[in-house]
Amino acid sequence: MLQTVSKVTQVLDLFSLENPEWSVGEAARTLGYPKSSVSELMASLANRRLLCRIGKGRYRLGWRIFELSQTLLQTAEFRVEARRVMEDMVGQWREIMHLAVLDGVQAVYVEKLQPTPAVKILVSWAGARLPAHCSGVGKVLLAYSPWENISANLRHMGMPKLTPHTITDLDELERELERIRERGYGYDIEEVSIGLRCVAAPIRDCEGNVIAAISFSVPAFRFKEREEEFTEGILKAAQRISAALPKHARSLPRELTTLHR
Amino acid sequence: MLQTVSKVTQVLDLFSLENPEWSVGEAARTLGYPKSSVSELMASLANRRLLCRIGKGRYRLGWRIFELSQTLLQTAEFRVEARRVMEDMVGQWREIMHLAVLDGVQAVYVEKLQPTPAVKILVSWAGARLPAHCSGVGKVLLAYSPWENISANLRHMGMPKLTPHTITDLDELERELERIRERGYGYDIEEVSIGLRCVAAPIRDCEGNVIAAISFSVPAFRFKEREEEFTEGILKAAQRISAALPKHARSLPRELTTLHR
DNA sequence: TCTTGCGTTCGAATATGCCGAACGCAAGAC
DNA sequence: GTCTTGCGTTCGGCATATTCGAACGCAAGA
Repeated sequence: MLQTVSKVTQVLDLFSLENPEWSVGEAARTLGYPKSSVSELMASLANRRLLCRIGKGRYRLGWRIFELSQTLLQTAEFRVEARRVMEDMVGQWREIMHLAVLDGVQAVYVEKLQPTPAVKILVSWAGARLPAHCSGVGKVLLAYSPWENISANLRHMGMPKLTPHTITDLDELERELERIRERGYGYDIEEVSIGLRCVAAPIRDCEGNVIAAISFSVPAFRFKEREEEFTEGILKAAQRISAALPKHARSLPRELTTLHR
Repeated sequence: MLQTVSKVTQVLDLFSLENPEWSVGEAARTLGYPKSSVSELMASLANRRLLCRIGKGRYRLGWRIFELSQTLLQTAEFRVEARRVMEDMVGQWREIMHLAVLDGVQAVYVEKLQPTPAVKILVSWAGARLPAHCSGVGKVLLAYSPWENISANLRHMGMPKLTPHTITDLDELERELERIRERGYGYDIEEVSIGLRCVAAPIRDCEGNVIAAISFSVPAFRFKEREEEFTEGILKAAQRISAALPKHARSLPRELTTLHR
């Protein structure tokens, strides 16, 4: 593990929705490095446009980040088709939909579509992260990943309890994932947020590997009324997406080793 | 300039739409570094999820890139309002619209909206780059930037001639930018692509600084017929966006120094 | 089975990033 | 106006993390 790479990511990770701007001093204090080092580091990153300098010693994320992410998205073939179908669906069903991929034990939300008059938001923007063990898409993604890896990672990272319904026991999770594999889809019964239920289904590439998952997120009362319809709907959508994938479509397989440090 | 940061960006920059996957060997040969060094570098980046390992020594861009870019986008306040207005406009006018910001002398396309039955594509995806001196949004952005910087950079980078109408003379460009400032908007008369015209207008923050630009891209024949309408339309849209910006809305000012190496 | 080509591991040489101190600058106190 | 304070940047010697050639292990193909 190269130390500088580690420091680069530590700096990049500082920037968030709450703190989109950082000065050299703040960053140095937060990270616990001497400010001279941080100054050089940030200046270098800005020179390469990974950061953007706004006034003396103040920085934001730079546009090169955005470009890189677009390259990433454009080369994730499954996303294009998924989006087309999901747009259809949202227009018709008027419910929020998400598309997510698995990265470690975190579900990365790649798309978030909602009917035009915004209702309520679960994950407020595509690109957010949620522990995979509690959400619908997350559990579906976990269900089709090697259990040894998952369990090792979860043991290491812990399983935060977001609501009373969140699964926090490894054995129980294993059984839940087994159920998901049997049925071919998964529920989230207010495990992320009270009053919000969800049904999720896997998207498969041409070889049958699960590469992503989509979901409906619906207020609990409405979900109960029309559970079967939502389930059928999401399954059909996932199948349409899977079937429409180009022959050579490949997932962007996730690294399964554990993180250093 | 920290060397490792430079190497990190060199590696990240390898990944493109044409070559979304790289092996250690290919990367090492392309960059001219020993493969052992590149191997360690890429392994480190993958460990921090800036890259994603797909099989022995093969890598893609990692999802952390995507997350970082979402943070960037969400904290660029002008984008949210711009998108709302642009969606309106596209629905009504049924023409392609772009939103771009300036990064150095390149226009980075942050949004691209098109009416539902896709017509023709100029910039195929948000996040693309085009030399600023030839496109409508590009010229508008240049018009409101310090000329000393622009001209120095353009001299250094050159001014590619995309069509016979592309401006490739510095003095002529300076006069064109002057015209744009006088009028308050700019045209692209088939300077990027023959048969495609464009009218662009600047978006200003509360202090009057130009922070972005939007444009209509329209087939030449249709543009000629309704030039004035398009111009008025885009101006009004730009003003609506500017006016709707939150009080504290700030651009993400671009670094104006030249790049090392 | 042998060969070839790949990615990874290893260890010693050294160039590189690190950090404390000094500097320059600007804002605010007195 | 001057002094003080706090900031970011610059500098240079030191120590250590990075580098790179060589050796290794592995898998695919001859």
